[in-house]
Amino acid sequence: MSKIEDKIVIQVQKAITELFGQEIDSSSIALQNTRKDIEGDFTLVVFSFVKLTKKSPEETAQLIGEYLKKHMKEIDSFQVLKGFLNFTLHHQYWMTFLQKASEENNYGTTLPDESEPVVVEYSSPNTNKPLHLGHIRNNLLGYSLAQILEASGKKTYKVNLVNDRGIHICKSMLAWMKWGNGETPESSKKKGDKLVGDYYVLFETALRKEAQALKETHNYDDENARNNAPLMQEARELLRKWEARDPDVFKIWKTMNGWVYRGFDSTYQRLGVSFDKIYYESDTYLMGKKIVLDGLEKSAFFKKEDGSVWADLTNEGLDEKLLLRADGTSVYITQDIGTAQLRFDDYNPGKMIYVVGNEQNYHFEVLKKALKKLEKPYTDHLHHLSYGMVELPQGKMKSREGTVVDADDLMDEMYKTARKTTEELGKIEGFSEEEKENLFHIIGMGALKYFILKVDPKKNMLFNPEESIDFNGNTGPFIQYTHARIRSIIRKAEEKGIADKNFDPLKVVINIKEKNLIRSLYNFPQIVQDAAADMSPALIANYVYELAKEFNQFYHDYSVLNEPDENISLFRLKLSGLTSKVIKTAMDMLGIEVPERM
RNA sequence: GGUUCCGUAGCUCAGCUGGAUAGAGCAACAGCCUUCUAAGCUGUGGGUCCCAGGUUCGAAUCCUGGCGGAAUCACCA
Repeated sequence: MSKIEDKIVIQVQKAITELFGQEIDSSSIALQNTRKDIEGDFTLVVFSFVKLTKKSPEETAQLIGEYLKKHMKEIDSFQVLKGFLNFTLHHQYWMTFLQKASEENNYGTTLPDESEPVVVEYSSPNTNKPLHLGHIRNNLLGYSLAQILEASGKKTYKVNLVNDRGIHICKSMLAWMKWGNGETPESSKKKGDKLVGDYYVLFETALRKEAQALKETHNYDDENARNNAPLMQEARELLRKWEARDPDVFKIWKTMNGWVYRGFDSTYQRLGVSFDKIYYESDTYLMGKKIVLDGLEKSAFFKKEDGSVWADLTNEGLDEKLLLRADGTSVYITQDIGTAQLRFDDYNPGKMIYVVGNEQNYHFEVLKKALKKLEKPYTDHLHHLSYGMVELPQGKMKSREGTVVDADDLMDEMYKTARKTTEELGKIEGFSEEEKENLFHIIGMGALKYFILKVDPKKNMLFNPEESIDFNGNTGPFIQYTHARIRSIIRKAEEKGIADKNFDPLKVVINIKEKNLIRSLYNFPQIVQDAAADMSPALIANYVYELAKEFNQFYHDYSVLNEPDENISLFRLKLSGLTSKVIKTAMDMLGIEVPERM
């Protein structure tokens, strides 16, 4: 469906040429939706043309308005107000739009184009800590972004990069070896990621104690004390053994990581996120090493006296960056260089998006510049979706102060709140236990997901665990409820056998609420494109809220099935049906399910 | 200190590729269920859009400089 806005813009261009003898670039034509409190569908801002037309804004607007009305059959009328030119399209135009959009399978979305796929990396957990609220934002953003990109017409692959190697992993392993007595998730009835996380905490606690003692006996500073503590030495030894593929160490590493993955899987499943491929740093860092050494050979990088390898980025306004340690072992960025290459080889993507917190902005700058030094063809394909931190009322989450909001706990809370609220409202008679549980899950997760996704990704956001997430107003359940309401109407229409009957547009007199709804529905495809371009699920969230609000206003003022005029009733049914479809499609892009009843 | 991001109603957030009188939700107060689901709808109050300059016919939006907050500047990840 070609957009009417594009047609108007072309006609405005012609009008200016014919009426005023001036050429104008289409990009300088500001055509926007007319404000709701003013009559009209589209508004042309004419102020910028006044220099060319040498006439007053009002006169210019009047002339262009007359020209367009004459040359475009879709335009019914226009009015000039304070130098703004407001067009109203023909009734028939909107009726046709409603009918056509209703027939589409997935109105608003575009079938994915395989030619230049997009790879979205998100989640990227460490295997020594359970997932918390910060990871939830990451996972929801990543999953939603991938859905949006796919809906906007890009084949999209979701990938995860698991940080499963390094000194931190050795810490939990060491603690478990020393004090675990062979404890397993089965023996302790703990989730695997929680169990391993507990040993990490145990290690850190013991290390702090040792370091404190050293500070007193040897007068070390904090850093020296930590580095010289026997536990730290042992952890390093373990890392050396791991890198040397010591069979015993490797076996424990595999076992413990296996526990963590099973724990993560259950959290991911509950969150409703998934991946097309999982990369492991324990694999990708080898590729990274190789590329860095190749770069060294080609003089893209340089070696210092101690044998360490560096990238000199001082000409790019950055600093020197270590890529390989003197002993040949790799650092964080080494594996990212390798991962980028592997990903490029796997998918040949037009875009590689990294959903990673803004605390790593500098890292991604360095990564891009380093890849540029290597003259990698995919350098410019990298995009960092840098999102803000989730803060608590007391500030950042700190594991030491026990203020970390655990992902599983939070989902439990949401479920309980959803159950309590739903049971109090008492609308679920006739639901089976299974249906009830599913509904509580859908509503609880809907509230949580919407709460997080409605905020602009790049901004820090505040989460107050004391004031539990609302179910009224600008929330997920409000939108879910609107969907359920519409579905209820449609079920009744199906019982009456009128659900698919068409209406006669000529006999429909449209009211303002209906008009607002149609206009909002019309905007949907553009919103999807904007959200994809801006990498912002918040645009979808805010759009679908507006749409739901508009429907509720319409629903309050007018009846669909009890409307005596059958033709108007059928029209409203179509309008409601399309609204429910758009709500479902949009919510799907946010990873939020919508219930048939609630 | 350098760099990047943020600063809009009591609180949480929209609006930011410049356009008409700056919007929602929550909280407060006042209404609306014999009619398709009241998790809804309607109304009232609530603002130096951090400050100061600049660009422009027009600035919450763009530029410069302050102020305030966050992140980062590792041989951690």
